[in-house]
Amino acid sequence: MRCTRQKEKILEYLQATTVHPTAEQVYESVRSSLPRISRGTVYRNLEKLCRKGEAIELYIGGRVSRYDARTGGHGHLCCRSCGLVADVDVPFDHTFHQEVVERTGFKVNGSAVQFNGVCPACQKKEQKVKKEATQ
Amino acid sequence: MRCTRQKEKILEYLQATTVHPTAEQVYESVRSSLPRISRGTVYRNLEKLCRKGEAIELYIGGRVSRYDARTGGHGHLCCRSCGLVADVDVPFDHTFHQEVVERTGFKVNGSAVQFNGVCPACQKKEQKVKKEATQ
DNA sequence: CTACTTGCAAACACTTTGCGACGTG
DNA sequence: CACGTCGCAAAGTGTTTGCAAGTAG
Repeated sequence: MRCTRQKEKILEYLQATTVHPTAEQVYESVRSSLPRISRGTVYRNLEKLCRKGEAIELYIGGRVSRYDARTGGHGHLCCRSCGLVADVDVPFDHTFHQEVVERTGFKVNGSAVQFNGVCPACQKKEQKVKKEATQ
Repeated sequence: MRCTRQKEKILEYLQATTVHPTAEQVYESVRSSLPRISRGTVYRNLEKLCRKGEAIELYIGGRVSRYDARTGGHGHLCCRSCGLVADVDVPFDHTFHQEVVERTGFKVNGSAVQFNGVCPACQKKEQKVKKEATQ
């Protein structure tokens, strides 16, 4: 894999942030130092970084993928209302990977524990319009 | 929630299948008994069923959401190459929800353990073009 | 030098939404 | 018979891709 300025900046940003950015957020952020970078380049490089294991793609909370350079064993709490993603420690043994590999033949690159729910702030908002939740 | 023919058929299909269908697959399938149903209706009803807890939306393997009427505690293995989703039993204690609720204030609707990897069939295919994986 | 990578713009794929008609409770 | 739901089509949103020009090794 060739080392370009674009790729460096993207990884640098991913490693520095804790917000589980979307591709769009990565694009906006990297653009401050590389104004002419394009979305295509961001998407292409994110994919390459994930294939190399330098980042992971999180499929949480719907349409948008999020990226994280910390591949350690923590779970993600996702608010289905505002899209907020918070980290949470979970008592999940990630060495369980090996057992899954033996049982299924899959090559396992990573695992993730995800909680879908509603964050405290959005719970308050929903109480005001709770009619919708029971319709 | 009003009970319409469309909604009934969608839930019926979800409960009968084990393939974690995408919205498109639900649409194609329900269309055999309700030929004039539209995608909009499928999407709207899937959302309502999820809000009522009669189905869950799985965010696995990328762009497309998948749906499952079995909300029990099992994990999902997803092939990043062909999109196959397989079930796998996991030693994850789902009563851990309560602890998360207390610690974070989130209202937790469900949790899921996901494994991202490559299925046996795609591993064979990739060996033939493995140059790409190391570029 | 050569082949991978970039920026751009157009194409794609999936999902959501506005509207008038329909049908359930 | 009122109001939620439907079918349709158009619009949105996020992502991928073809191409010519640029650049790392």
